[in-house]
Amino acid sequence: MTDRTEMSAYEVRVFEPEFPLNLDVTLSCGQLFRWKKQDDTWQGVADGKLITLRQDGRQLHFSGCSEAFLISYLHLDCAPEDIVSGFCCDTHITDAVSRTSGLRIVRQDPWECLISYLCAQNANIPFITRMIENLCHAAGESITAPDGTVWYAFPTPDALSALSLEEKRGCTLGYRAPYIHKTAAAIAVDPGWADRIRKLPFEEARRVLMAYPGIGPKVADCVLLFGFQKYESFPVDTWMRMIMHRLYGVGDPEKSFTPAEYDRIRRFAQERFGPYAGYAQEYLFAIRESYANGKF
DNA sequence: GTATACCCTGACTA
DNA sequence: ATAGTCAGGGTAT
Repeated sequence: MTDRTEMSAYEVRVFEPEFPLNLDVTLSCGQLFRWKKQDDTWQGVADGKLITLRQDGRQLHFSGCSEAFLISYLHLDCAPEDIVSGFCCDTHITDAVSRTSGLRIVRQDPWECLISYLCAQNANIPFITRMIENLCHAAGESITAPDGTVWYAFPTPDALSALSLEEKRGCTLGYRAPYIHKTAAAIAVDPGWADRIRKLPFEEARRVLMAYPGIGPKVADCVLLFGFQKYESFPVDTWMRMIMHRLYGVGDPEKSFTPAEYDRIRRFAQERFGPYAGYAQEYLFAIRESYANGKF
């Protein structure tokens, strides 16, 4: 703490984003697993750094990163009208948007995103959060906050692939451990993997992702949406199955969830909502409980 | 194309 | 209290 730059990195600054933002909804809607809210301040590690965020009306108080990073990370570099006009097409969506306005799809690091959603298969949000915390603790760089609290960065591909399969199992990954083991090993020796995928058109990028062990349609679609900003991606989980059936009569949640059924639902959504179908998905997902309760 | 068993953990019920 | 059931994606057959 004698280093002045270390201290100034945690200095709290303020800026007013050009476009509206709902920070609470954005950080708690289930797209991210590493942000915690204490009192009115969010803390999390992104880009290898400990960052704090607090929203006060239109102002964003922040420390640990640059303003430019936040504008990119929180997708604050484009107007909400431009996004909404790219998927909004009926009263269901208009209603969902008005109930959760200011929701942003965060630009996640592709590597962290891929491993996180590999953890996410067959798990709920608290469980996923635990698995990722365990991985960070086991293989991530430690970061000491000014108050002495120790945080951990998300492990690099090298650090994660250096962790043995047994150590990974110790992170409560369960049967996901071998998937993560193999995929991390493949990526650690292939630094260009993300740039290649980024340049591919949607369906091809999807096929490439699904070739990694443990990555099926749902995980691939999440990584394309949250890690690669392919906003036409429309991940379908059991919630979206229920919602799409209730709102549009597509698919049948009573029947078994076959790959063909998955494709039917996501293709319907991509055609109906268009190039920002993924944003429609997030808005619907954010108020999923109300559809389950029949309140919509 | 589709059905089924299996992987693992946590939450819930009996 | 402990056993049983179920949810939740991906894979192999």
